[in-house]
Amino acid sequence: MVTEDADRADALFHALADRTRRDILRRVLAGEHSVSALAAKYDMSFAAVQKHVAVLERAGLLIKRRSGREQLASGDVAAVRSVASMLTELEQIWRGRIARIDLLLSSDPDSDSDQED
Amino acid sequence: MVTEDADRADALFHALADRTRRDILRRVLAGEHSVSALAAKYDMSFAAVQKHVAVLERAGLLIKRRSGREQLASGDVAAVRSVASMLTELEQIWRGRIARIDLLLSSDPDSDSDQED
DNA sequence: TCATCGTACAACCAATCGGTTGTAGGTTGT
DNA sequence: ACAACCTACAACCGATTGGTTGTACGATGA
Repeated sequence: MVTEDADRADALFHALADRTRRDILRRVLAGEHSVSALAAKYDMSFAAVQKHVAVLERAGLLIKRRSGREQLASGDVAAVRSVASMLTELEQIWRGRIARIDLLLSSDPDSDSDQED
Repeated sequence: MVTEDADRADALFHALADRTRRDILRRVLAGEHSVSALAAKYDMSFAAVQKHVAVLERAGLLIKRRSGREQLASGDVAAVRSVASMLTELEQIWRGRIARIDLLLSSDPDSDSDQED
């Protein structure tokens, strides 16, 4: 369970770690686009864009829907939020550190025995 | 300027796209740790951990401070927040799409001329 | 029916990644 | 002075990445 979470986090951050994929994600969050329509926007082969879309899809950031011979892709905002919540978790860890520091500073400065570990 | 932003986003997401680096980041957000102390926590060579720390540092997620012969690393919560704000921007794009859909649904259904490119 | 479009995927390639070992330099304590 | 410690970095290696071209297949429209 912990590994699957890490796998998912790996996939999400990796999918976001490429500017072309981030740009594709922006477009499909703004509205549905076929893979061809997306490919037309970039100075690279159709296959390259199709692979980027597949990476986003595997990470769960993008969902495809068939419409005739086209695949319409749209962004999944829930996945974006799940990444944001991972960052919030990190920030909470930092807050805990600050809280510990504040506690130390506010405790009796003459005390030399209120620490642990 | 747009390229530098993208470079920075690439570096940030790439730094986060590895579970060992995310774990290191959690530790250094919770408090300062020397590179050796960090390396002792993982089942890999010191050099491997040192490289992970360097990746986090280059991305700006981690700051090092010299103390004697040790390098004390601590996480930079501002960088974490900057990543979170990128995700918020993505969510805003999605909100715009929803707003546009709502607008369409609430406009006169008989109208066939209230769209734009 | 058949040419065309939209898509998926395989095979390949250079570059990068995540790991290793080895070397070297600065700091510390005796 | 010197041994031990902490760190940085180079060189190397197998795996993965981001790109290419080529092929194949289902859906569409004349």
